[in-house]
Amino acid sequence: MEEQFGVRLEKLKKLEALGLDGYPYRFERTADFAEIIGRYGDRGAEELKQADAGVACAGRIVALRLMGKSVFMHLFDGQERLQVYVRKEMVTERDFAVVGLLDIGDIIGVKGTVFKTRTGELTILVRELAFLAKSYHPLPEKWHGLQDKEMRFRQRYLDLIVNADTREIFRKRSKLIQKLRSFFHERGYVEVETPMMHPIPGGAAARPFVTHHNALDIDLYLRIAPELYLKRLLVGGMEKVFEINRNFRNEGISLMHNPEFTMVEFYELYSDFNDCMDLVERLLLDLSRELLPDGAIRWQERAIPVAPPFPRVKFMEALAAKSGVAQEQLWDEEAVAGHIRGHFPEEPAPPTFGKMLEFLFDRYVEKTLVDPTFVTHYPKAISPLSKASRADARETERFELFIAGMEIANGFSELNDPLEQRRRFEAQVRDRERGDEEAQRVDNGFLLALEHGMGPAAGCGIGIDRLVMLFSGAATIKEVILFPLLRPRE
RNA sequence: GGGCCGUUAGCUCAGCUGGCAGAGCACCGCCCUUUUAAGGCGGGUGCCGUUGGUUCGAAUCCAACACGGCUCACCA
Repeated sequence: MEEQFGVRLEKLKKLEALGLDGYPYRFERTADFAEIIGRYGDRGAEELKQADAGVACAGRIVALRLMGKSVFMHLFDGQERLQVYVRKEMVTERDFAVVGLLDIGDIIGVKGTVFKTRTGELTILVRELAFLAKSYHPLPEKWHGLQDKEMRFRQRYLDLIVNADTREIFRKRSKLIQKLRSFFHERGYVEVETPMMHPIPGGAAARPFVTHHNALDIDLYLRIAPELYLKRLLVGGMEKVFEINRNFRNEGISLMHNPEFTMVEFYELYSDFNDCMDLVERLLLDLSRELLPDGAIRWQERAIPVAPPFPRVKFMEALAAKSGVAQEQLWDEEAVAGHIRGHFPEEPAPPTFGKMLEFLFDRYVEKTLVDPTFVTHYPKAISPLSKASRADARETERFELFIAGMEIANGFSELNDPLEQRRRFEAQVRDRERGDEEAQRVDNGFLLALEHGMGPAAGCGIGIDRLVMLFSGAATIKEVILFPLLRPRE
């Protein structure tokens, strides 16, 4: 590696000795490779010869074939590859000397004319060559490419240069977020940004990251959810708001979890969780039409059609059906605790009744929800920010959407009764005292907002990374995050 | 955190029951004016993850450690 660096540094010095700037400031392009291919790719060899079309373009050398007085290269511009051909008699002596000092990985610009080789490949016959930047390191090996997962994530730029699949995932991610934005803008939602650093972490069940502000000398928490701030905005009269941003949860890393992840949360006054589920269905349908060629998610050799309306099944009904435990038994804390002791003796007992139900749901139900399914009416004990169900006060008007065994969305009719909200927070504090580290804390600032009156509203959060996984067929969340968290090296 | 697997050249990997460190690509030198996994001739560039142990002798066997991967458990 140091040897490579030295060899290439020598070449740069030789280039400078030829009077070139090793790091020039700009290069005037007339087209990128996609445009050139689009414009000339279908033309015949003779037609191109007649046209004598001049172009100026630039890219990174990804293949280099020196053949004496004739040199072929493939350049890559971040999207497409294009061949260029340097012929000794067609360029200045200096330009040809420059070619001899090039390495795979270097960035150059060329001016020339478009033609087709004997084998019919669209190629640029170079008249003028501009050296633009040196690469001191070799690119990944050309046969096997870059397979080392760690290097793919740590040096994502190499992954992007070498692997078209990776580029495709992130183009898709960009497009998905763009569509998501326009979906909400079209419906009159206002995009907002709320704090990422919270004095009190809230809005979700999770352990936070802690940081410190020096001037104020206070600890702050990286947000685990924007929810409590977005609802303050509802109080302030912003009737429809959404935010696309990062959340941070101090938890493990897995195929589906990265400590920082992107969510869209959206809230709308005067609607309830049924309206919200309708909206989520509409959103997923629109996104699938834009991003999935056949309207179906590809997951583990399976095609999962995105075809609303999605089935809606109540949490306790689903849990009873999959666990074989009668619904009324599931409401009995002793019976549930006994079931867990009997069936999952190896596992640590969940600290609270709510956590026990969640535990069983994760074991029995979650993985079975492959086709898009709304699970509704979560127990109140694990839904401290949701309005109670109109039908059963033990339950709430909350839903989660599952696809491919993954939780994708979580929404509810927002609890707007400040006195009830305070009681719910206090219940959470008791849970915390019983060992539930993810239980929420009392947020008096939020309660003060609710005390000023918040209209009925529904809100929902959707995990963008997981959505991108589904829409791109990625097997792990690391594949859809440009720089996933890894243990630092050295 | 538990279980399984791995670590040999810049990359991808061979290296058997212990006996001189290997291949392809990359790289370096030379030749080559339509090549494309270009080709031809020549060149091996190495702390065999680390530290101990067994042995006349260890890349190879044993132990511990480090790093990485897969997987299970938890959080969206």
